[in-house]
Parts: sequence; C-alpha cells; structure tokens
Amino acid sequence: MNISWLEDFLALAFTKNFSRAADLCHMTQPAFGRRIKALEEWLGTSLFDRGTQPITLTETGEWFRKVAQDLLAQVARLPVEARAVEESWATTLQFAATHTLSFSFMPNWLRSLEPRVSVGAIQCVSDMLQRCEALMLQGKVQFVLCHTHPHIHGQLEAAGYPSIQLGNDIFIPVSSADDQGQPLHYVTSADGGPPLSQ
Amino acid sequence: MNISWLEDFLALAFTKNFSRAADLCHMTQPAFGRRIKALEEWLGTSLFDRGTQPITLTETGEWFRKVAQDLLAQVARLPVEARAVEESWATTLQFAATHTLSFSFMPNWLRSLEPRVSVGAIQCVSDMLQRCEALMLQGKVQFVLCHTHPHIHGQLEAAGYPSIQLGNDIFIPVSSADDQGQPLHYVTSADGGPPLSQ
DNA sequence: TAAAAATACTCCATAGGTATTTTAT
DNA sequence: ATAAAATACCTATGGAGTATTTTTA
Repeated sequence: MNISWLEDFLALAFTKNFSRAADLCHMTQPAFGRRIKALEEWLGTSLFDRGTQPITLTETGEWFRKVAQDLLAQVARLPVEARAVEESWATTLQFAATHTLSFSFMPNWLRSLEPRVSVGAIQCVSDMLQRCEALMLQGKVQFVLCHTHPHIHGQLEAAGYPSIQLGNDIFIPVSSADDQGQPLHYVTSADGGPPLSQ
Repeated sequence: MNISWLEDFLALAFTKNFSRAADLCHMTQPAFGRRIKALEEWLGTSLFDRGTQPITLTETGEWFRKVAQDLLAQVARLPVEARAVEESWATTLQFAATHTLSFSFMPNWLRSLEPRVSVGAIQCVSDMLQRCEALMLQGKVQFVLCHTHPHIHGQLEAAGYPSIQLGNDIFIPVSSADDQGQPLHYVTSADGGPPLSQ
C-alpha cells in the first residue's frame, strides 16, 4: 500500500476522468491508470466502473471515499502532532530523584517554590541512584536530586557538571550545557530557599 | 510518507538494535538506517536516541509507538472491510423504478411477497425511465420496474434481457446474465402472484 | 468518429546492497 | 577491543514516460 494512492483515488473520484486526474497528480495517464489498478488489486475490489463514460464509482468506491479522506487527514496531522509532543517535552523540566527523596523531600520542596517562581510542567523519574546518574549523563534529565555521595560528586564534577547544596546533605547536579559549554538550567540556594530559573 | 516505515519503526522500537531490526524487515542495516532517518525527517522530530547503547526511544518516539500501531491496524483492516462492503452489496437486490411506481406499486408489492419468499436486502433507486434503463444496461441494477413502453421493450429484448408481465401494464426486465449467458436472477409471475428467487 | 482508457515497450531515478569508516561501551 | 551505526559508493528493479491500440458513446 502506498499513501499517495489515496490521493490518486480522490483525484479520480473527483474528476471521473483518468487523464484529467493524472494531470492533477502530475503524472501521465498510463502511469496513473496503473496506480489506480494497483490500489484496487491491493484492496481486492474494484473502485471504479470503467464500462461507462464518464466512469462511475462502485458502491465500494463510494465507501472508500470517506475512508481515504480520513486516513489522509490522519497522516497529514502526524508531523504537526509529533512536533507538538516534542515541544511540550522540551519545555518540561526533567528531574531524576532517588526513591526516598522523590516521596519525602521533593513534593514539599516544589510546593515551597510555587509562591516565589512560576514552575511549568515538571517530570520526575524516581529510580536508584545509579540509574539517576546515567539519565543525567545521557542528558535525559536536567536535574538530579540526591543525597551527597562522594562517587557521583566526583564523577559529575569531573565531567563538568556543577552541583549545588540545597539543605542537609541534599544537592542538585546541573546538566545541559549549551554549545558554548554554558549551563542552560541552574539552581541556586540563595537566601535560604532555592528559586528555580531557566 | 511510506506505510512500511511504520513497520520499520516498530521493529526498531522492539529490538532497540538497527542490525537486528533490519533482519526482521529483511533488509541490510544501512538501508534500514536510511529508512528510519527518512521517517524522522518526514516527522520533523527524532524518534530514537542514538547516543546510548542500546538505543532508546525519545519521548516523541514513545508517543509514536501507539500512533504507528493504530495506523497500521487501520490500514490492515481496509482490504477486509472493502471486501465486506462489496459482498454485502453483491447480495442485495438492486431495483430501479420510475418515481411513480417506487412510491405506489412497489411498497405494496414487496409487502405482498414477504409471506411467501425470504427477501434479503433490497436497494431501490427511483428515477426517470430513461435513467432506469441506463442503470439496467450498465448492470447497476438487476431489475427495473416500469410501465410498458415500446421503446425499452424493444431495446432490452434485443439486448437479450427477457421481461416479465407483472400485472396491468407493469413489467420487470431481467438482467445480470452470467458468463454462459444464463440469467442469474429472475422473476416469475406464476399463479397470479410473483415470487422472487435468485 | 472522437475522446478516453488500456497495452506494449523503453528508460531512468530511487531505493537497496556491499565495503568501509566512525562511534560508543 | 568489540559491537553497532553511519558513510560512500555501486547496482538493479520498479515505476514513470512515449507510442500505440482498443474501447465506448
């Protein structure tokens, strides 16, 4: 099956004339005829009655009209929707946190931020420390929330990811440097409470 | 866009390995890689993160998984549905009748048949005599219900379509001869009332 | 008889294959 | 060091074009 066969079909259903429809589809009449035939063979039914002049749609053809329109519309929407999904994802802040912190510290912390900063969509994966670290290094999350841990500390700092003390032994490593190596997102712990900015 | 790109995508989303997926799709790895790239370019978003081993689906890719499955299922249904439409159409008796008869004689006649014969689906076009005649000759209807008219009488009989007296000046020409020239459908007007058979 | 669709045949562009390089763990 | 993806280049097949025949009204 070829999606463009559906456009061919609609053109022919509209003009009821192979030559004219072929023009609309920027093709020659024989090429166009072959494509319609291919569609009919794939469907296993004939869509047009060639025994009349002008040609007429069979009952199946009449049914297929709506089907083809719907399918084409759906397909045309895909690139638009895909970009929308990507966009909405790009504008949500990605956090990774250890299981404990994601249930204890994080909800309270986010709630405490709200009065002072407008926090948009936030996605938080809760996982083992090791996995959080991997997500950060893969660029899948912009922030990791975890207890101090010499191992990560060292590895991330060495990889050029600064990390910031939040309170007690909780800190947030920062990732997503831009092309010039400047961090795009960061967290400060100024004046006893951490505003979030982008 | 190419429908088969969706199958490629699903294979890759499943195996998370270009070479393995290429095998599943009976292709070489470079060809397969190009097709995935083509799909991503058409969508305007990347679906896989190549910077990891094994590769991972992006968020958009995760979304596209369901979309691709749905679309493929829809497309796969088309040939089945098309045949169903054709089949149901083929088993309904096609009538054409003049406007007057379709409103006066025909309803009563059909009702009178019911007790004696099982009449399946029936489709009746109501139109001018001339158009009914055309439908019959085009094979779009199996029966025409009309008042006697020397012109049609002669033309149809000459074309090998027998016609049967129903009552008064109403008669039914019979069409749809099979390959051997035998009429497939016929109407008898035996013993004062016409049973319908196929 | 004229207009349109089907057929026969040729040719070329695109899509796939092979060989190799690059990349990530 | 190894397994996997990307790149470069070549090849071949499917699909489009041209010329012609067949059909329908």
